[in-house]
Formats: sequence, structure tokens, C-alpha cells
Amino acid sequence: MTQAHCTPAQTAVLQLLRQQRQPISAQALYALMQKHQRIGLATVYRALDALKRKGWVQHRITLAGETLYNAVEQDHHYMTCLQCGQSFPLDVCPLKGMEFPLQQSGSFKIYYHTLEFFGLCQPCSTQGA
Amino acid sequence: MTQAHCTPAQTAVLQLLRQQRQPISAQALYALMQKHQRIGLATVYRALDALKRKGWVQHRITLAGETLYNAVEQDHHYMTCLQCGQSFPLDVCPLKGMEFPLQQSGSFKIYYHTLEFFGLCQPCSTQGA
DNA sequence: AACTAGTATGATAATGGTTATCATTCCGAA
DNA sequence: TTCGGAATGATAACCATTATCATACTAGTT
Repeated sequence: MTQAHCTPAQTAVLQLLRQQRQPISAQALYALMQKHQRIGLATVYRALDALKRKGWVQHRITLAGETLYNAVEQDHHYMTCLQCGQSFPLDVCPLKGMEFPLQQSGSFKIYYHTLEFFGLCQPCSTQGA
Repeated sequence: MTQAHCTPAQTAVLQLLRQQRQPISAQALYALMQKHQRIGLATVYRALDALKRKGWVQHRITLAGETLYNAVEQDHHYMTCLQCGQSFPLDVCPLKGMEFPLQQSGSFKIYYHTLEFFGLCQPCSTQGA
């Protein structure tokens, strides 16, 4: 895996990931894959990590501390309630089409970004008062 | 803590947090506080969580899985290298002064947001090739 | 075909930040 | 003074993730 080449595991993971409509956890992905093939949990983690470093897959971490993965094609952003932990998808990216201060990024090669809003959803906001 | 009132622990945590120039982990904060007062680790975590839900403190999770906290006054954003895990601070927020699609947020009360760019830093980008 | 080196894989143990538990302490209200 | 709810601290438990290590695989060589 020294090169940009993809291992069989990586290919399988990426393919399945692209079929998901929602970001999915490594463990859930592992469970899903078991239905079709033998693959170890560690391999799933390794594949996800490799795909991330290649810029094909992006990640997001929930309040529960679970990492969710999705193909970069589906760039989603969320509002997450700090009380109940529920996440509500945003259907637009405020950064879409924005020019970034590239003098900032300098030599940094950007693959993807995460944008997330935190606060209280209606129910939690009212009942907690 | 039913109300918006602050416990002594929360006050102490918030005060110390405001003195930090960088986001800091709960454990590091705990170690810092030991120098001045007796306080349990669990209490630090609880205080941080409560302050978060009040919108005074915001959080960010590193690639290593560590949660970093900072006062909302210091709204920082970062570029993080997927290879070495290092984070480089951005000194501007691309969302600054932006109007958000409020019809989106609807009844959701937004306290803060996190914006992070992921990719490869120069050294990692070149050596990995 | 056998040999080698480097990589990928799987099963599982270990890690470590965070959370749950529970007994104790604190504080305002009755 | 007593009572009840909240806060606190010490520590056990959790659990997603990572490290370990032995095995399997692949391509290139002789």
C-alpha cells in the first residue's frame, strides 16, 4: 500500500460505502460486509483509514465518540443537539463555492472538510428550561 | 444544575479555560486545576459537558480521539493532517459574518460550530509519494 | 517450481479517554 | 434540626479503536 493502489479490502469498503445514504460507523460497516464476505474488523478500520488518507472517504465524530465514515461525494453537514445527541442533516453546505484563503492553506493539500453546528433542538431547548 | 446556574466547579473550569490560548483536553485541564484546588476528574468532565450545553464552551475532537475544549470567545478552526495528525490553526473563520440559511436551522438554537479541513501537510504529502 | 521480501489480513489482546456508579457532602427550604 | 435534591470524588466499567503477531498472499528472481 505504499502507492496510491487500492487493496481488495479497500475497494470493497469504498464500494459499499458509496452505496450508503448515511455516514456509517466502522463497526456497522463491518457487520454489513459480513453478509457478503469474510473480512476482519481490523481490516475494515485499516481500509477506512487508508481511504481517508487518499481523500476518498471522509469522517465525522459523533457526540458519543463514534466515528462515522462516508464517501467524499456525499458531503453532508449537520446540526447536532448537545442535549439528546441527535443530528439533523443540513441540505446545503455554506462553504459551497467559496474561495478559500489559499495563502493560508499554503502547501497544505486539502481533501475534505467537516462543518458542524452544535446547539439545542426544539424539544430539548424547551423542556430543559 | 437544573437551571442556568453555574456550580463552583463549572465556574472554576470556565475561568481557567478562558485563560488558555489553545484548546485543551479535559485531562490536561484536570492536571492544571490540581495545582490550585482539589477537584475530581469526573467533575471536570461534568463541568465541561454542562458548559457545553450552556453554549459557553465548545469542543473539537482530534484524530487521536481526544476531545479538546475552549471558550466560545476563541473560535478557532484548523487544518489537520491525516497522516501525522498535526493541526494547523487557521486565523480566520470562512463563515465569519455569513448569514445562515435560517429556514434550515428552524427552531434549532445554534451555540457554536466546528469547521475543520483535512488533508496532507507538505512534509507528509511529499514523503508519502 | 522453489525462494524471497514486502505487504495484507484476521483474531485477539491491549489501550485509553470517557462515562457510570455509588457513597458522601453540601445547601436551601420547611 | 431535618429533609431532599444536587454536586462531588474515587474508582470501576465501557467500548470504540489500535497494536500485536502469526499467517497468507503476491510479484519478482533465480
